[in-house]
Amino acid sequence: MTSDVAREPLTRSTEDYLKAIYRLSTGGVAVATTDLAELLGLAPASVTGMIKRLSEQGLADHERYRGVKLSAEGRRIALQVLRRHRLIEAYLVGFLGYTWDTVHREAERLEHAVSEELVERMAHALGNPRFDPHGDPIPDADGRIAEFVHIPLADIPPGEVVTIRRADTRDDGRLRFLAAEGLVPGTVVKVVSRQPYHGPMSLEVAGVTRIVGHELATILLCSR
Amino acid sequence: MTSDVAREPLTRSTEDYLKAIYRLSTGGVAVATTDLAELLGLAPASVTGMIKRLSEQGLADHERYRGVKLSAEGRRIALQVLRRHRLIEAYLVGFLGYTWDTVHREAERLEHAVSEELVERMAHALGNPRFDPHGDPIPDADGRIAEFVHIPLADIPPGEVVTIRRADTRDDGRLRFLAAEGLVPGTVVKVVSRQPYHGPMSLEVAGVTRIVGHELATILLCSR
DNA sequence: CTGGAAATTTCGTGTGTCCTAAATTACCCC
DNA sequence: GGGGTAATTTAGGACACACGAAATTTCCAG
Repeated sequence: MTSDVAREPLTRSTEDYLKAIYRLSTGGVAVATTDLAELLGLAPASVTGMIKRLSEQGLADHERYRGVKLSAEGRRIALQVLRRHRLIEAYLVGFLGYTWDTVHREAERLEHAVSEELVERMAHALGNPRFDPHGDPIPDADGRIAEFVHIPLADIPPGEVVTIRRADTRDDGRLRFLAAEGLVPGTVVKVVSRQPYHGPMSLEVAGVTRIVGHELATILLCSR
Repeated sequence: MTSDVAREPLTRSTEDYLKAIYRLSTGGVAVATTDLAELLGLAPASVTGMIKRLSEQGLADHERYRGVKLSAEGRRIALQVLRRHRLIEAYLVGFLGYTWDTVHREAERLEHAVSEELVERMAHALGNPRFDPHGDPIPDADGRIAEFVHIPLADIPPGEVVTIRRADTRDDGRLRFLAAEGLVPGTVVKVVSRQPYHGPMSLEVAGVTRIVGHELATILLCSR
């Protein structure tokens, strides 16, 4: 069960910061103020101030000039927000005709407004999905999240056959393009050839040959 | 069409104030600070301050010591928020298993977060309903709202047959009770008898006799 | 038409979040 | 290992919104 301590409601900003810190702290590394500022679109000075407040609330640990990490509690909340976000995306695509390139913005607004109950109702309506439309894993109600080691398509040598698992971008244009090329999670592709120096690669997708540039091939994460 | 002027986003509070002023200003009458404060659960002093800001933004007209009215623009926004709120309620009841006594709180949170697009998608999924689960009319996308003159059930003389149109409360307990008694919008009831001095009234509902107290009979609005 | 209660506004404050400019610290290179 | 650059924090300020206490205005009752 998720913790049931009566907590005063967190602000929208607080949730955004925690989510952002979670995103940037791969492998328990401390997150740099500047990176956070850039991701959130804020001035570094503002981030410093907010981080101080998060630390005082026990949601993060801040070492001056050294970066922030989430506390256990902060992490719990970040995962809860992530769960909301991804379930909202899945619901909007599944039931309201959104496409994977348009859901992100909407989910970003809603994730701070939906109640726990609504989230669980959406999850139920979807059959408790484990992945969102981009292939990102959805944390369960207790904050457990599946961690996968996926390989960028760009790193797959010719001859191999892999399955696309995630599209690691929220950019509408790129997502639309990928969908149009049929390169979505679940698709099986065979790498035919690969040019050096960040050149394009040639794929076989559902019997059709497709050429993909290096940038997009980096964004597409696969498993064998 | 709704106005398409690029406007900077309004705050949650602003929307709440406009909605509250709209609700209290029946017949174009100026709304009293105190009433607004009570409805919003705020101190009167806070309301005065906010009203000043609304006036400066051109969303309301404030005459010192005399109350507020909405400007045309303010009313447009209030109706837009109302549309969002009521469509959200209808959607949650129609598609996510909410009941009419539980939707209000959820809609209250969501109405400030949903995009125009999501609202219209929900409306479409519902078949562009004209009423929410409580029987309140939903403004259309252009801000037009149907105005009905409904009569409180309590004012219907014995012998008459009327149709329940709205339940004018958001209180969960009362709503649950009414639903359990089968007294929901659309139900046809015959007034059998009525006691004086705010006493109970006796009804015939779907062949069954039911007694309803004066308070609930005031809340239920009907048409003949 | 006046006294006083009720309604309303003003005033001074606090919190949360943001900003820019200036000061400080970390770090890396020669 | 000293200096410069990049990263970070501090300082000072702004805005939106809330509060309580005190001042002001309205308005009714007699």
